[in-house]
Amino acid sequence: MSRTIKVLLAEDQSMVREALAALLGLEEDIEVVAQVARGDEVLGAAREHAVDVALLDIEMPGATGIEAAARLHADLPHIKLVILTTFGRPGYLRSAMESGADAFLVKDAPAAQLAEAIRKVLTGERVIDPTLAAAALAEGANPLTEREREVLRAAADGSTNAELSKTLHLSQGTVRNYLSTAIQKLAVRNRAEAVRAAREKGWL
Amino acid sequence: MSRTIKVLLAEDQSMVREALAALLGLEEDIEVVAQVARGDEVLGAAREHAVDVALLDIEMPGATGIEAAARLHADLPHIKLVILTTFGRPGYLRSAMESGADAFLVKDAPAAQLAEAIRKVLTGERVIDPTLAAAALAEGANPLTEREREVLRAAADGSTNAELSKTLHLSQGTVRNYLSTAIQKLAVRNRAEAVRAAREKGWL
DNA sequence: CGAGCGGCATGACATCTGTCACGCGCCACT
DNA sequence: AGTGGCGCGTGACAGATGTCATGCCGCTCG
Repeated sequence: MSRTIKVLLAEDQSMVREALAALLGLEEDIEVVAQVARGDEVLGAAREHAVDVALLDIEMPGATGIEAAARLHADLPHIKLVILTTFGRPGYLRSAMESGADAFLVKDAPAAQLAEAIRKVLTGERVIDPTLAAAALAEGANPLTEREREVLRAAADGSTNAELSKTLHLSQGTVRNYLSTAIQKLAVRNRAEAVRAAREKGWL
Repeated sequence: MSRTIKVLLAEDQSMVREALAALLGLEEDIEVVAQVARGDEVLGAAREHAVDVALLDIEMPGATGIEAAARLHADLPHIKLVILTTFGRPGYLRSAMESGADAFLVKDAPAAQLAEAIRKVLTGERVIDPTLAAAALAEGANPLTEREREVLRAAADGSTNAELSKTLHLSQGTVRNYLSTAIQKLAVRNRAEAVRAAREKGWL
């Protein structure tokens, strides 16, 4: 079979998106058949275009690439999923895999790996940076409960306890308790460090 | 004159860098003659390669694209400078212009603008997003003193006052005073918000 | 069914943070 | 020579934050 590989490209920064399209355009056997700039446009575009592989950025408006991957995996399971991201956060890798991703690439890997990964996933192979995989396994699963994550996310912009208690409909004491347990689980010493730590791990 | 335009490309994420090179490679009159991944490699590469235009990302290890622009502007003033960045922060635009940049593009602008900007700067034209320019003028200059910026930068990762006082060789009271004035100048209510606000403006 | 966990809450306590008033020295500008 | 901005510091105070003990409810798992 030497049909061309049909790729859907999802990435919010147009310049990067079109540059990636140009890059893939150089490959004889690859054709970019659709481009979208938002996570919530992925599924629709995939339905319209007979796509073999979806190349998804994580950080996108509308829905993250990981959420988009989960939906594609559920609705159009024959499409192979390649996650492409700026941040090699172990937690991202973990959740990408749980969402059915076939490959996980970071943007500072050599460009040649992109086309290579696209070809490999079509043969059923999985493509993951071994260093990242090791990191993801080493750090273990996300220890934070759903509520703790929620509070951390809400606290990320510098809101005070009083504001958090209003937006989350909790008492101030409860907010402080959640933050306190999160701080302990992450082995840091205040909410700001907790937010940073959780972000870096991809646990936010 | 129909010599090809020789471009130096500085961007730390290889996949993006090579994709941009592919994109520019599609243009008949443009040739990417050098690629670097760090800000501190820009000057050396520019010296070796007879470059017409330097295309510089801001966020890079070694030195920011803005610092690299300043050095190029001082040492090789005939080279035109195009800043390309993810973040359309008004403060970035301002300091880019002060460093001698000829064009300022954000990565979510259409890809076509890139080649266009490269051609325009060579005719002596300046290329700036009008919306961004307006924002930069509207917000005024950075109100923070050098020390306030220093303390904010150091506080950005969630360090406590005690830690800040050690790393900055100041008393705890002084650290708090600087943070307090920064918080007031930025019209926010705590250090975390101050860090966010300063980042968003490009004042960090 | 009992144990344990997660969600939610309270109250008390120690510490951290942000503000304010004030002082000193240095430098630049008028 | 005086004024004002900035760097740096102190001390005092109010309010925010983090910790701990403790309790209740509902769910799940052995």
